Amino acid sequence: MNTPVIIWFRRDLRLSDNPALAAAVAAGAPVIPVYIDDIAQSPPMGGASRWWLHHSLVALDASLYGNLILRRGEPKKIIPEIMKETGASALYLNRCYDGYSVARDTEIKTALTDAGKAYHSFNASLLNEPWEITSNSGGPMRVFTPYWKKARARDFGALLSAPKNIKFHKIKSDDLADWKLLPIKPDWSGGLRHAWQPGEANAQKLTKEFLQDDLQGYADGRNIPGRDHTSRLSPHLHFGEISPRQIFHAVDIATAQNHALASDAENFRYEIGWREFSYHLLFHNPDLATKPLQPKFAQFPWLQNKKHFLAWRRGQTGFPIIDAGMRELWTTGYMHNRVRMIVASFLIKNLLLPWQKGERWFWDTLVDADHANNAASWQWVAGCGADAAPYYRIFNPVLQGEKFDPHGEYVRRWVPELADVPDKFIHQPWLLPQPPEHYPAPIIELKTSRDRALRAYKTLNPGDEI
DNA sequence: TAGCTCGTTGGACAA
DNA sequence: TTTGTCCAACGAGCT
Repeated sequence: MNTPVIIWFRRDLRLSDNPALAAAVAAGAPVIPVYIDDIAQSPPMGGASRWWLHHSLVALDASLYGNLILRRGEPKKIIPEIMKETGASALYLNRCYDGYSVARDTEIKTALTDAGKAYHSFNASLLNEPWEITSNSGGPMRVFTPYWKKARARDFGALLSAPKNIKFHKIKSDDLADWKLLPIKPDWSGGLRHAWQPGEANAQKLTKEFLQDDLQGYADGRNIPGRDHTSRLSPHLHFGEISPRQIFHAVDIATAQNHALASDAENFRYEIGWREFSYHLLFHNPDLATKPLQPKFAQFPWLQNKKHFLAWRRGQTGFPIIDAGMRELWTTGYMHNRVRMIVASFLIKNLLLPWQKGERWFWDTLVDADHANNAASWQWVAGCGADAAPYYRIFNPVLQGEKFDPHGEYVRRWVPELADVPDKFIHQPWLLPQPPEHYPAPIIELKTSRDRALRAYKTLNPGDEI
């Protein structure tokens, strides 16, 4: 059998622990590695993600010795075209779990099967398939803790090493530069270049460094945005430059060598667990990014306020921790997790703007923009998601700042106008006798906006007095 | 089955 | 300054 086979890369831009690639190579036929810029992808990839994708594809192509084939268009047309062109007999791929991708892949599977071609799909992105974890009655789960208890107890299996001596079948490829994934006019990617090094090798290196230097003390350190104590693996995980199984194995090795790390390690695994849970929710609720899981939220009295929304996006709200976070996002394509919750709570509860607007902004600006994580997390903060976070849980940006950034390290880094403000006023500079000239006054009053949010949330429960 | 327990990340206020 | 208590929906998940 010498007809080639196609391996279609999507969210699995790596060679190691890649089941579809391993199976394709094991089939013994020449391999055609393909990446398709899917012009019908919905929602389309955001700007920061496109920047990352460009560099990740460069890295993948290099590790394939320049044999990665790039095509742009609709996969349901391109895959059959390549099969016709090359006589390829089979398609290998790793699964995606968002609504658009599931529908697209199902259509392709049916078409190929009807045409007598083979379709082989695998799991490369998750510890568990979203349908493998069910409640005792067999349905999807909607509360994290029992979900993770079940998911965590399963055996994730051994890792696959990167295939060696791959035989390639070479065909014509697009030029990556023609895809224009990188911003040119203006080139806003300087901060991204400074902050990130996409690619499988860098994902491995970052994991190693994190486990060596930052796993100890992670449980507390991860909440301090001024300190570099998070793994920063999220974009690598999103693009599949590393698998959660690889991360789990690496963590297991680190804790076996040093038992003192056990509790920090479990805390870190927990975060991977949230990613798994988000995929579980998205798979069972394809509209997760737009439609509140709790139907009563369709009635919620959201406001419209273009000025507020603009101030939030630009980091000009007058609340230092919010502005620091939004500027970190704009500059680096990333925001510290603790700060993500604070800025989201502020948009939703203090400004009363619809959570979907924040979700879309994050989608566009994050290098780790992930359909499942992003949608599930915004719904969680809004309180319309799967779990029952009490509506009266409203983050106070001043108190959060004082608690998690007591010396304003994080604020000073991202809001230079406040660099010289003493610690005591760093989270409420408006109390200074002479507030900094070039920093805006607060766009909203905290107490009144909090009360307004409580009243708005109470309208969802008609039994309660307002 | 019906009842019980529990829920990632907090804030306001009183003592 | 710190610590404790209240807030108190409601539905998932378990027994």
